[in-house]
Amino acid sequence: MTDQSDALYLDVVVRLRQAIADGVYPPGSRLPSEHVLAQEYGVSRNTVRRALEVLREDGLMASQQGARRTVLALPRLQSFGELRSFSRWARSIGEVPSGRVDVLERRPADLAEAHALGLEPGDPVVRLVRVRLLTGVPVMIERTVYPERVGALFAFVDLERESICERLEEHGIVFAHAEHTIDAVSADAEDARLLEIEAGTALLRERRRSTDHQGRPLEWSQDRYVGDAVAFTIRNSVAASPLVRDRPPATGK
Amino acid sequence: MTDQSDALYLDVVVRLRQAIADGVYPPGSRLPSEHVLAQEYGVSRNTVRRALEVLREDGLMASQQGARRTVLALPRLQSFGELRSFSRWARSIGEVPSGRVDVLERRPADLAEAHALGLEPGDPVVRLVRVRLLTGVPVMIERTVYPERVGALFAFVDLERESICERLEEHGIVFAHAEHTIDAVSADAEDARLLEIEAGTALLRERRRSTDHQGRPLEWSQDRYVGDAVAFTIRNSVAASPLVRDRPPATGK
DNA sequence: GTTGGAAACTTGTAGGTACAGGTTGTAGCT
DNA sequence: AGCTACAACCTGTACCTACAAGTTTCCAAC
Repeated sequence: MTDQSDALYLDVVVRLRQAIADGVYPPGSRLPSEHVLAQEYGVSRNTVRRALEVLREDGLMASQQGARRTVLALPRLQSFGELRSFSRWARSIGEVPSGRVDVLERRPADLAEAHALGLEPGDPVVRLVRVRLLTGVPVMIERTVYPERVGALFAFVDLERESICERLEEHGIVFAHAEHTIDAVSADAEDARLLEIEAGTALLRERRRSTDHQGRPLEWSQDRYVGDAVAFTIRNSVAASPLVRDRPPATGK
Repeated sequence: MTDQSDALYLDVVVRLRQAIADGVYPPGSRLPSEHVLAQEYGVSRNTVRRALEVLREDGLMASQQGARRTVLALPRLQSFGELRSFSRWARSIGEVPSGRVDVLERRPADLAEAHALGLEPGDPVVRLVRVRLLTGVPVMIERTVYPERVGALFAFVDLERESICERLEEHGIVFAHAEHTIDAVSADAEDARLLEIEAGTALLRERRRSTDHQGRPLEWSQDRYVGDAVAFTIRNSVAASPLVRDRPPATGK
């Protein structure tokens, strides 16, 4: 009944998340104390704390010194995987993902691209422009630049149907970190053509730099979503706050 | 030279962050091992790990079992405080914040408001519409609904000049958690009038539900930012991912 | 009934130990 | 030179103890 993961605290995470989803600890209620949970699951208080830390990062839990923890929300079943991969996300909401390649070229990096990918200007990069569709309806334009060592592997990927990042993982390329910048722009003529909408429509722009475990850049992407097709959600708290309000960087193309 | 915080690991966080900012450990380099850092700072390995965990949550650090930690990025100096409070954020980037109250009324909650604030329809709420300005230029419309116990305290706040959330903290109301949903919309006629822009311009919409430590709703807000005035930035990783891509909720006004 | 304060409880911090499992570098062999 | 195998090293997990600091509960005094 417990899961197959080797880490004990992940077991506890799964079981607690399930208990919350099952209504054992509804939102607004208070969890039993760490001491009690430790006894209940047969682990040490440290291990329970480690598990609760994960739930707190997910925004399910509030904690306050001296008082028992409060359940804030019901768990959602998404992961970094779904964030990284349009395909994975699409499938998780029951839609059929696909892609239409508009541009795929190998060319020397310009200044901005070189800077974003940690290369020298002129180094070869692979540029890919794809329109992404949910069950046939265009919802996003993806304009991405990859360093050559990544782009070279595209020979093995069916770009119209497969998930790049899922396939690259099989070749040892792991998208481990990402920095996202989100703002709003109006659709220009090309956006309008590709997304089959009117020019001037509000689009959600996500600029993203992804790296591997060592921080080596793997992609630099500028995605534009149709406004009413997607939204991004973040939970945060005083204790841990990854979301930042910024002046818009002057990287805009 | 160390800071005034009582928690030892926060001391280590501050000193490590400073060391990274000073170029002692530049991005891409590897940190000394936990053991070495522990000796260096005169604390236990546990305490160092606690500190490194904070830096990892900030996206400054990558870690991989067996290998030393990699520095990913230079630290930025923002906090949840700056995210919660427009005023605090504005001051942190050297601008002068102000506000122009458009609507301030006490009225019964409608269905959506009651649901968002955990009240019964008809319960009294306080609605506030403000235009927020940076050094005199309108950049945001804030449409917020507060439960009465919070709105009642507005008598003590100068809404045109002061930060609500800073003042409320003095009365024991702490904005501890928030859930943000971000998407793009076009400016309608009222948006255009208040922000002094053309109708149809792309706006960044942030819908936010803030709660206190116990998860009791404190505000429900729908903010609209001028597209080129702000952007939101998030860093995430396989290990910890607070950002979620969503279908847009059907809460839209 | 209300209020004040002490006691019990709960989370946060700091330290320790031990071992598992991954990575890195070295030394020696082919 | 290149490859392999091993040793050293490093992070991740799990357990333990002790105390600090905050909250809740409850009882006694007013």
